[in-house]
Amino acid sequence: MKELTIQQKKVLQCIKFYIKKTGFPPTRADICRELGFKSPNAAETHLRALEKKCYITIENGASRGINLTEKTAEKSQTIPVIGLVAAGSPTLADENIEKRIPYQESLFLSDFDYFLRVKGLSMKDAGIMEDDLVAIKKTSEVRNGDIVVARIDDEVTLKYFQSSGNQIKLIPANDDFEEIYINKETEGFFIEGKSVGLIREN
Amino acid sequence: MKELTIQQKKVLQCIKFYIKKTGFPPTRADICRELGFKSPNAAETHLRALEKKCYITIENGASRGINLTEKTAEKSQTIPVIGLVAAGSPTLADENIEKRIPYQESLFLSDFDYFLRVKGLSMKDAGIMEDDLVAIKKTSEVRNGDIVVARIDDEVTLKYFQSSGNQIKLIPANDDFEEIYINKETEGFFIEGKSVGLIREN
DNA sequence: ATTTATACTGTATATATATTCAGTAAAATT
DNA sequence: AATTTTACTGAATATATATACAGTATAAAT
Repeated sequence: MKELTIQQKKVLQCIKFYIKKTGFPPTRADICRELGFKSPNAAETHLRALEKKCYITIENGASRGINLTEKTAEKSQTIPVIGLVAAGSPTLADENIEKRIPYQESLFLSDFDYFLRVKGLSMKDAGIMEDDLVAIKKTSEVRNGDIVVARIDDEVTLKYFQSSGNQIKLIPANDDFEEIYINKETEGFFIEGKSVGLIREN
Repeated sequence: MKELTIQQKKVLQCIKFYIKKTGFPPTRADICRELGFKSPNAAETHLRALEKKCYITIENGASRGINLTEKTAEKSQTIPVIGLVAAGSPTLADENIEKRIPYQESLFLSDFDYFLRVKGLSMKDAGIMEDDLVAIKKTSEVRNGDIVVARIDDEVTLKYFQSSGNQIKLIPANDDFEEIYINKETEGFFIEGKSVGLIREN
């Protein structure tokens, strides 16, 4: 899929926003109004560019005949699934994304940024099993009892969070695993986010 | 929400179908073509009736200015959540529906019919906790090892399924609970469906 | 060095589209 | 029994809209 220019991205965003707001696509004039163009032909040429690059299709002759292509509609409504590898931080870089899952608001009570694919059984007693997808909200503001994604250097784990003063305890939900004690200020220690939900695909 | 007539339902379905197919709403003429009307006024009056009954909104003057109202768009893309009450079968009747959850295909590997809100911890060791939502596919074709929704008279439970001959074992995933033995032919015994996924809202 | 793509303004226009008006007729409601 | 709602046909029309044409100018690709 060919890359878009900055202006083309703006136009595409404008179309998505307009559809979300009104339920139907914009006219050339609507796009001009939203983006400050003074000629409908400005919108027209951008639309034809987006069509050529396969981000939209245009039904000729039809009013508001703009249709977001599958790929376009998909990317704006999907959440990446990232593998929880023992070593290495879960980043949203393309090479870490296992797949994408359709998403709507209100799937969980809080919004979230990505799914983490769970490896191992260290949180078994919290009902988190191997291969479950844990919905993670990126934040460092966590409370005692939260299930958090913690990173120590290159090691990433999912554990219960418990802090008192500068001392932090990372507690597994499985007797076969050990608690981890660490100082808040330790170099290379980060709280990446916290769990706000879970999906099991069976 | 006021009830629709048969014709009005047809028109609403036609609008939904058209949007799904093309990405934008139909014109009056489009609706006539789809439903065989010979006058655009037939579509117009139906649209105004749908608007009056709050199934759609119409932006006056705009072409294709039809917008499905929240309730309308919602119902066609949501899955009911049903409470797993100890007594009583989980039916899809309105009074049993706790709420509705947005849905897309491919959320799980298999399609499913409703969510069951789990009460109790009888499936704890399978990672199914209190208040989890288990995605249920309505079927009586289940295999050994499947997690099934079984009904014995008015009692509904979620258990592992194990059969040999006419003998069926319903096995909890928690040592504090007892296995249930039952004969396939027992009056009042049914397999309502099986689990194909799980959502935890935290 | 030449062509192509990007990024617009400005004008014009055929037609796609919403919408009104005039009817007819049956069914449902009051 | 009278009124409203439903369910259309058929014709007319103002306007909303896509789209072509004529320019200008800069950046990128061949």
